[in-house]
Amino acid sequence: MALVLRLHPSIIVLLVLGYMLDGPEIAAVEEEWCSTSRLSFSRREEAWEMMKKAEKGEKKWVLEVNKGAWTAEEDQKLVEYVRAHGDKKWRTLAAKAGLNRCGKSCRLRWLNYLRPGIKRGNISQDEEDLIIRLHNLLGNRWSLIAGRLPGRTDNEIKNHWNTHLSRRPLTIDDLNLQQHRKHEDGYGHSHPSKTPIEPSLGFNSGVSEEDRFEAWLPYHDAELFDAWADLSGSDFDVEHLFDFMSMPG
DNA sequence: AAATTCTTCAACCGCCAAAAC
DNA sequence: AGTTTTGGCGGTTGAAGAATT
Repeated sequence: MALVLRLHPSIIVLLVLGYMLDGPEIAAVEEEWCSTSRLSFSRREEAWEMMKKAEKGEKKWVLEVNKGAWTAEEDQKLVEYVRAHGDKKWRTLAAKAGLNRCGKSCRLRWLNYLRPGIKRGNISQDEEDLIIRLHNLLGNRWSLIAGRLPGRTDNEIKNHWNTHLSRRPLTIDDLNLQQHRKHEDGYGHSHPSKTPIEPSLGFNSGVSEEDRFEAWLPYHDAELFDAWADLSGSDFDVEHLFDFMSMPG
């Protein structure tokens, strides 16, 4: 406790308030603490009142919020709760599931590791090719890139890029050359490597996003792109385009 | 075999926008 | 209409294991 009292006052307030409350309210305090939150003025006043009461001699149990690696038991609790009640309201979900974690931590664990359909293991050559292409096109928009790789998370793709690809001097031209050689060798390759793509356009080349998309897309699905262009009018919207391209025919 | 350095990646942090109040 | 809460994103960290000295 002596150590705690040397912490920043706002953290002490949150801890004390957390001690005094029950259930969802504890979860709320944990969440605010977890996200280094900015307490509203009224909430801060409330917290100070609670702390003064605590100093007068009531209460003394200690609340600790788990951090770091998840245990198998925590995983099980989270999976069971989400299966039964859904994956919304993470703040209260954590408390109701009996998890001593902040809501953000639970959400991240579910989305990146526990939810159904997550593909684990090595990223294939095709997937890697697609990551390089999409990164060339979109930059560090990891969630958008992940949306094109079923079962892969933005975190996983970001990690893969940072550890394997970012330092590799591999350009889109290199990929085209690889594909050309494969084609000459006579062995097939599934999408997205089946078609040549445009020469490399560096992300900071000064070419607009729209120009790069228009250069890139026709090689992938010209008919769909045309249909999308007819429908979407003059507004250029990457997310809209991807949504459209993924719609069942 | 021990110490040190490097690599990987799960988890956290801070910020923002949208939704809810 | 203003404030608070929630969900989501990209950047970063640090523990653990692997590789090297």
